[in-house]
Amino acid sequence: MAKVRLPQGKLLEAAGVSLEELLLKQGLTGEVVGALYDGELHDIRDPLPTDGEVRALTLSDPEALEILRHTAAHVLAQAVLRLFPGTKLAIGPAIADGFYYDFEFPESISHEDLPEIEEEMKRIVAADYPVERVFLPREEAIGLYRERGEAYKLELLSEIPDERISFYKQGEFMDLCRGPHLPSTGLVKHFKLLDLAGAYWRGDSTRVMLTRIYGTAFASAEALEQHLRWREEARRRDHRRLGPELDLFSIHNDTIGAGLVLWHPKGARVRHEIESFWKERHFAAGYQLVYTPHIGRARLWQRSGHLDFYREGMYAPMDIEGQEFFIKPMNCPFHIAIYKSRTRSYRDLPIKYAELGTVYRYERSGVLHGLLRVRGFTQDDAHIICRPDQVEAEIRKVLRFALEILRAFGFSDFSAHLSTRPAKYVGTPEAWDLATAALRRAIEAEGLDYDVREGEGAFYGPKIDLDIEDSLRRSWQLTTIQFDFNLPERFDMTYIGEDGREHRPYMIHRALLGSLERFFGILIEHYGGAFPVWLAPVQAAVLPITEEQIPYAEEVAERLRTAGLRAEAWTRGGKTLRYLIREAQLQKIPYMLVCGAREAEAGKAALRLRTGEDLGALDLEEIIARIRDRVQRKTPEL
RNA sequence: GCCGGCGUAGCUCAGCAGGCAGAGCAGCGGUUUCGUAAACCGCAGGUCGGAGGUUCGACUCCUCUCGCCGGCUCCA
Repeated sequence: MAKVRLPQGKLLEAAGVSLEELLLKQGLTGEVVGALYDGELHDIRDPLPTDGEVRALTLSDPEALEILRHTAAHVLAQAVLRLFPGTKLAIGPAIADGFYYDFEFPESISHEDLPEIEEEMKRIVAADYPVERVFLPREEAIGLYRERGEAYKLELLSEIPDERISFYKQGEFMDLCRGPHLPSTGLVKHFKLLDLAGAYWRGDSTRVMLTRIYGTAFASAEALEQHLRWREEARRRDHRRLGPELDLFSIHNDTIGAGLVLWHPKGARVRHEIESFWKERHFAAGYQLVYTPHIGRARLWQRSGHLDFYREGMYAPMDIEGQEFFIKPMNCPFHIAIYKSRTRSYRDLPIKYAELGTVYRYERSGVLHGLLRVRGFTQDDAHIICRPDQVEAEIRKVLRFALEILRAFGFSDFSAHLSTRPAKYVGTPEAWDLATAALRRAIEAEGLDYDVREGEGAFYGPKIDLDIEDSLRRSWQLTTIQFDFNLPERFDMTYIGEDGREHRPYMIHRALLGSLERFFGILIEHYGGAFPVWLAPVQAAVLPITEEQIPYAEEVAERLRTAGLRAEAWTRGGKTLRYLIREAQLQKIPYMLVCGAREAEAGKAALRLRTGEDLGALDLEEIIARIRDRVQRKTPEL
């Protein structure tokens, strides 16, 4: 007997029926849209399990969103078939925050067609068609799709082993589908079509390009509104918009090259602060800073294996006095060369080389995206070289270190992924096991949520990836901690052990921020361009009310700069205070020091915060102490 | 790379039935000397992304090309 928990908490016992039948028998209808058991979503028309606990879901359960969106995708497909007869259907799943359906249209459509499709969808919702589940024998299903010329559906069918094929039907529309679905189309009340994009059939660039329509659906109008507001906020915070607006960076495809970033003075100042903090923390954590060249001979990349395994990510060689050189896609071979420059003792380990190393990798033009996907970038790279008995402690340290650094930048929600040994790998299973266990224990010691990606590790070693969640609740993968059993072999890295013999060290690659370019892009969006005081390129703007106060404003700015703060006196003259304040607000400068005749007289400044708060006239020492305090604590407070 | 959309002044955008290319902001010059998110007047600024075609005439229509944006992982 299965125990069925209803939305109001009531428990029912059931056997041999579906949830739908059970509810009908009880005279309970309408509200329940799906079931959750064995950790999976199920259709209310599915037979219930023979035992265990079943949760009946209503639209107000977050788990039911996936069902709602899947049905919304069907409504979309139904509307499209009505408006564009002859359209072929591909797939239409629910995704992270919405749904899509891939179509092959007889003629291409554009954004302008979306409202019309949306209108038709509304009619389908208003008609409130019951959604029925139908099973067809395999042959009949194939016959049906042959007749309609639905090549994509036929291909999908050919991969389904079952003899009874599951279909869902609503009104005149019927689609091959595993489900689950809502009981009727009338429940899809709050949806919106969002985007139109090309998408390869099955994500394979050698196959045809279909037209994908994206949409989203929610259980309530408020939730839909909220989601649309978030999209709008994300658009407003787009680093590609804020970058030029705040004069942080620029990218010039036509003159300089795609995916190559120019850091303007203000962006460079933010980067400098990030780098200074990074270096200081790394020294404190026992890392040694190194610098290595941008190019190296072909034989180096031959030995490292990059030319065999990574060539498509590398730029063409250059000829220097008859020898081939490659621009570096990674820093590791250079760090290894430093390690190998002398004989290492077990007493020397662990050795941790850190470098803000600029690398260049080929990315297809279409995937380049602002600072987030570029061709030239600076990794915050380090290699930890240690003995087997140090692995555990070093992994713990590096994970804890990563979290400490990320927290300083205002990130507090983390999740981890542990990727384990794939089918093809180098190194011994024992080494993999030791490394994987160390990674797992480190994650658990930090109390992080994590999932295990079985077999997803690189061929050369297992790894931990850390995702952070930003202020718009989007997640980004930043930190990666990877074992490497390949390069120490290839370069024959050794140390002399207590026994006087050569041993192979363990090597761990790690990047905490990933790349400075990408991290900067994420930071810009996370803060919406309003950096915390310690990172703000300009911390204080000193604003004279009339030209009379220009000398005083300059003096005030100078005082702040002498105190180690980043202050500018805005002394161009002829501008009203209102104008200057608006400028400073748009530049998202944390502090505005207003200097009028009264302040100049008293040796003070009126402090206005970026939040709009006016703190009135304060002594300069008080202002300096306040700003320094915020810088020192790296707090977002002003 | 591929599909769809978009390229007009440094930025944001208007314009077109095919008939002299426009506005605001920014810049420059001047006037104003101002108390918490845009003072006022003036000046300058353009191969309408590029090339070709149709036409008496193209920013406008057609073809090609370059660039940008959305997407190409989510699996009936």
